[in-house]
Amino acid sequence: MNIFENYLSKVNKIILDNKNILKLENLEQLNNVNLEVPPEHFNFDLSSNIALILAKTNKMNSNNLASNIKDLLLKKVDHFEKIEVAGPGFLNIKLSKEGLVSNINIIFSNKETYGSKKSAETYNIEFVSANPTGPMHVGHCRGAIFGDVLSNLLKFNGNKVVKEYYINDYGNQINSFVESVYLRIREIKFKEKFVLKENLYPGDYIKEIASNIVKDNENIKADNLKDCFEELKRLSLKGSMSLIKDDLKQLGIVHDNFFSETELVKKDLVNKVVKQLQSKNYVEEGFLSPPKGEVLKNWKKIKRLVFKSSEFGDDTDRALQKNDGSWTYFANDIAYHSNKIERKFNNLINILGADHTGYIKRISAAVAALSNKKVKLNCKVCQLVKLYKNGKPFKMSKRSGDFISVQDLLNEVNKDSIRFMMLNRSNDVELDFDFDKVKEKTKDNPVYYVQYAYARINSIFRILNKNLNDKITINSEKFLPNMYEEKILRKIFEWPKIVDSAAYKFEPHKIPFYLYELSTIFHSYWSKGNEDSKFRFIEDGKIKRLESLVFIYLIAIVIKNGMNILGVSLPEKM
RNA sequence: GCGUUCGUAGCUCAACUGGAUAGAGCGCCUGACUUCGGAUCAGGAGGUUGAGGGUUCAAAUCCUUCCGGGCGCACCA
Repeated sequence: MNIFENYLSKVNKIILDNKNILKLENLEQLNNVNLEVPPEHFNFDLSSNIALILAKTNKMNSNNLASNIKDLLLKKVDHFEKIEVAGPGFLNIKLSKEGLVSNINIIFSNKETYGSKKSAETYNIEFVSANPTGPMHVGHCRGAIFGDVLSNLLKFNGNKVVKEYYINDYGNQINSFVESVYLRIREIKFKEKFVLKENLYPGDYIKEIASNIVKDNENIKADNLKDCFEELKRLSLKGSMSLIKDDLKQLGIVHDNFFSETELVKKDLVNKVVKQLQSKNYVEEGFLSPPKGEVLKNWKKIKRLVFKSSEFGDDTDRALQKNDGSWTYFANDIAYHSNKIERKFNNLINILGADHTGYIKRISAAVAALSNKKVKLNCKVCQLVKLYKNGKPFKMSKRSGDFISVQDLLNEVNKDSIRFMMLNRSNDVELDFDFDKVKEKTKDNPVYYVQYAYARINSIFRILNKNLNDKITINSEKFLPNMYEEKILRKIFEWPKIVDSAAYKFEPHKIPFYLYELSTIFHSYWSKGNEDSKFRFIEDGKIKRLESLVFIYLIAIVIKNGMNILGVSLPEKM
């Protein structure tokens, strides 16, 4: 339900039915015609390029065609009250009072679903997937929030979405992590001094994990790492994952499913998927050539199993086995994605950090090979968050333990601000995050601007002893919006279009931008009342024009729907 | 070198899968508070959309060649 789509289909039908009158022979391009929001200064509700598109394919003068279409539409569409031909042949359309009222009533009857679409796709969104070797740092935040909000957005449109976290609990980094915990446990139990070596993790949280393990498992043996490794790995991972889950929870993020890489290996899924690909001839034994542009000292030419990802658009084929014959991270990841496909998701989405851009082609190739190109993997990359401290760039290193954690951030700024701020930028642009600025000048955060608009609306309802669930009826004879209200309506009508395009392009940042603009219109209207009493909503504790309530009610509905998608709270009082 | 991504006002960014006079915020300048909650509003200055070429009624957007920044380029994860 989107007024642009509704009217567009009506217009298209009228054009088809009257093509002889309009002398149109070629209507192939009719689906490229659009109905949009006209630039503000024109003061119209809808705008179409229909004459420009059709004039081209029919070799006609676009202005003449535009004026013929204008006459036709005025006759045939009840809700079109006024149409003007502008520029090279745009049609600007104004809706009648009845048109406006009927569209408003549709919004009131939908309320919390206003703006949504009825799609029914299945999505698997993998995001965060931070290494389970410690708590989350600020850099993880962006992808985490992006993934969460994208999920909300797709759910809002009626899709089935599973939010998934891939636990990379296998491989060398985990071994180092477990060893670090092991040594910290020995430090506690045997007063053995912890000596930091190259591969070990230094952070204090390792001590915490170790002491928790000792506390909960009095009989834990730490005599030699080999004997207790599996047990210790299990406990250490439990410790680090609970740190991560807690961070996520405080950011308002809850995953539906945690998928363990170790389980994948244990269940022998990698062997199975490699055999499957071998049977399709996408995997063979072979030699890889050394990477270009860089001389590698350790390079060995060894025969190994190779995935022919270059057949699916990758730059080169990729190794599935290490020198020692064990599976690569990539091989495991293929098995993981094969599992996702087996779980019957039509759409796979991976949210990645910028440092994994180079990985996209090979994993997409794998998904294409596994699904015979039927399942699409969409990888969205979140660019770096550049941290500033005291106005200077602040470098982080997880290894040295020198990083700003999500906890540090949450101690200073609330969840709502973090979420809004991380989204208030397109994901493929770097984001400046000035830690001190955010701490000090909280008021400058746009999230307050939107929340404040909502709080103001609530204050009006409070004064009038009404609430946002009350039914409001419109008297369409008396319905006469002023210029602020016209602006509000147009913006409100745009909402479904914003949701649609944000969901279609996987660009949730459009939502905060839109909400900010909507709030601007409201604040502007509100302030006009201070200047000119004609524009005040309330006089002597009573509403002046009942219909003015309609517009702020509409704004409240849309802000609420939008903030719900963003996962940002909306206080009624601030 | 290859891949990928970005380049828009002084700064940070928008611009609805090619649309009309390219829009916001911050900063700067001028104004509005015994306030339907000023955490706000009104107005002003600020642009050859990195550069050149091409495609067409129409280009910030598509193609191409340069220039410049980020990220990646292991059998790591």
